[in-house]
Amino acid sequence: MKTREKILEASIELFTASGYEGTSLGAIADKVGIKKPSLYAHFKNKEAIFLEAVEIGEAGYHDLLKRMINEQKGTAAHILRSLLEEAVAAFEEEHLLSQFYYRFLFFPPSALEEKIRSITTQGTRRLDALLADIIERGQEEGELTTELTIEQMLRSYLCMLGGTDFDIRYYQHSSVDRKAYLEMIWSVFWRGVKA
Amino acid sequence: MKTREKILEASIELFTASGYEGTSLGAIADKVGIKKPSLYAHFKNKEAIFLEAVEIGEAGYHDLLKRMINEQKGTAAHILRSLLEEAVAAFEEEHLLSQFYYRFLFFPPSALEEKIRSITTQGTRRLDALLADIIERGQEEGELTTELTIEQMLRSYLCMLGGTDFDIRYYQHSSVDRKAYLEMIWSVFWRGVKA
DNA sequence: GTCTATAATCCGATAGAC
DNA sequence: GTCTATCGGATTATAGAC
Repeated sequence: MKTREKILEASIELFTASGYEGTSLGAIADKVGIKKPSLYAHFKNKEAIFLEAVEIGEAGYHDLLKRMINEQKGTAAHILRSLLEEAVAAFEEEHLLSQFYYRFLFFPPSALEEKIRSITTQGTRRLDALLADIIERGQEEGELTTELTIEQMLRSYLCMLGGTDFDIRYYQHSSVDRKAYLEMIWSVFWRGVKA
Repeated sequence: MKTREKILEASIELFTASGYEGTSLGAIADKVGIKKPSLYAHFKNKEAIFLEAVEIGEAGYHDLLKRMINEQKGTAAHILRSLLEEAVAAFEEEHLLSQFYYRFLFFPPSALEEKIRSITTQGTRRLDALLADIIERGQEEGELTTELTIEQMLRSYLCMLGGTDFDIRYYQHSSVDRKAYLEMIWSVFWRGVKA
């Protein structure tokens, strides 16, 4: 791996763990195995490293979700349910990306707030469209109720995804708890959307 | 207001906006209107200021929610619905407390992670108990389904609250959007739990 | 591209006068 | 309790040799 990529990889890990202000260039250089001034041969300054890390993190996170969505086959119920489980598992196993993504989406360094937001807003809409298709098909095939609109179910599903991520961080679930937790959440959602 | 309280108030604002490492004692002193060394007459060090701010933030946030829960009257449906709306409104109006609370619950300065968690875990369970009571009554009075357990509905409700907070930050809803958004989320949840 | 050396600044914290 | 003065250290960033 090229030094430049190593720098970005190390940066994502350190920024995730310690935040923007809590991560020093010295710590990044140490993790890469070079000296601090060598960083400036690859990036203009700390801000440039961080913003490029944000771009990579955003792309990586949305690719991960997109791949998950596209891999699912079967009924809408099965797809939505599997996706919930996989997404939640990813919060833990591949949690570096999602931690990085959400940390700086919600709590960006104040000076870079606008720049970050302009990077992240693009990928979101495409994911929404993929999910909306799945829900629409579920409705057409009589699995999902027609008493609700596609958008109502889409928003609720996304709310469930976000809330699950939220709760897992909040309550620090073990993997046993998590399985039971997902079952509980899903059962109410499914009761709410099934035909 | 005593200097000590001013320091804590200024600290909560600054820590919320800029994080632990991103907030300097100089900035806190400036906001209070004193010089930096004067802080040490009231607190041992930066860490002590922060940890006391966390205690105050935790207590304030949970008191806010508790007051909201206790103020609600009527059917379980009405209580749960109103609480959702009020809690979401509080995320915006009184958002300083909730921002502070969640920032450091989810992304604490690594060195203080355990200390913070020991402060915040206590208040949570009491709120869960209050909500469980409301749900139980709703079930007894035939409003809520008996096909689901109280815990299933409680977890789903909390997931909805968390997910809503999540989405509002994520999508940066305007107040018009928010009203329609809540209506959509609620309609699915209610379909999921009603008798 | 990587290094040593160093500049310039900011930080948390202390000493000591009032 | 508040201040001025200051220490010791860490930080971002640059200069310049190899």
